[in-house]
Amino acid sequence: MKLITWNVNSVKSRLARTKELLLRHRPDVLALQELKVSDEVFPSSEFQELGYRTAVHGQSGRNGVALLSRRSMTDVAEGFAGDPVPDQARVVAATVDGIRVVNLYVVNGRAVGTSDYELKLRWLDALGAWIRAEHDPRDPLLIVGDFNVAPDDRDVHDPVLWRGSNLCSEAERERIGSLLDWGLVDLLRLQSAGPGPFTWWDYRAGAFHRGWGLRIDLALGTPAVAERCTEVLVDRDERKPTSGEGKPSDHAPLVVNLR
DNA sequence: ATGTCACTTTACAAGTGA
Repeated sequence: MKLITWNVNSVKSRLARTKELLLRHRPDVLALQELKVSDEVFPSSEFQELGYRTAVHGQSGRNGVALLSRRSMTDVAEGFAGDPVPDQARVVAATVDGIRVVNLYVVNGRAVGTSDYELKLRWLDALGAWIRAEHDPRDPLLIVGDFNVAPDDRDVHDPVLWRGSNLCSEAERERIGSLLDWGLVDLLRLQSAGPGPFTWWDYRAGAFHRGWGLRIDLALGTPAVAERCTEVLVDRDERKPTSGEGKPSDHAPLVVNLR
C-alpha cells in the first residue's frame, strides 16, 4: 500500500497540483490537511474521476481534513472523543486494507506562551489519551498528518535558532515522545538517520530556497505497520514554485510505501 | 527572523492565522 500525507493549504488553491500528485504517484491513500472548505464545497467529483473515494471532514475557511482512497474505506470517523475544540475539523480516520489510518491536523500553537500554544498542548494530551484508550499498539495503526511539531533537533535546519520555539519546544516534543513510548514508530526514521529531510518551509524570507525547513509532517505506525514499511520519502519537488500548476503549498508531501 | 499566502468580512483594503 502506498500512502501520501500532505498539508495542501487550501484544496481549492491546490486542486490542479493535488490531481497532478495523484496521477504522478498513484497512491492508494492520500491524506490531506488544511482543506479550508466545507464538506459541500470539497471537490469530491474531481477526485472520483481519478478513481478515488473520499472521506471528508471539512470546515469553511480553516482546518479541514480528508482521506482519498482507491480502495474501500470502512468505519469512517470524524473527530475524536475528548477533543477540547470539537468544532474544529482536525481528524478523520478510516480502515483501509485492514490498517486503521488516522489523519491529523494538529493545532498550530502560534507562539510559546500564548493561549493558542496552551490549547495545542491540551489538544495533544487529549489526542494521546484517545489513542491509548481506543487503540492497541498490537493492531495495525497508521497515524499521519501535519503534527506541527518537529520531534527532535534532526528535524530542524537550525536547532539553536529554533530551540524552545513553537514547533520545537520541549513540552510539544514530550507529547510526541509519549506517542512513541506507547508503541508508535516514526516511519521516516527507519529510512533516514537525518538531519532532515524537511517537509515544511515558511513562505516568507525565501525560506525554501535557503533550506530553512522543518520536519513537522509525520507518519507514525505501530510495529505491525513498521515491519511492512519499505520506503518513506519527501516529494520535495512539489514545494517548488515551478513544478506544477499554480503556487505550491508551504508543505511538501510525505510518501510512505508498505509491503 | 521573515523577501508569503489564503482566508474572511461586506469588498475594491485590512485583519487573521499559519
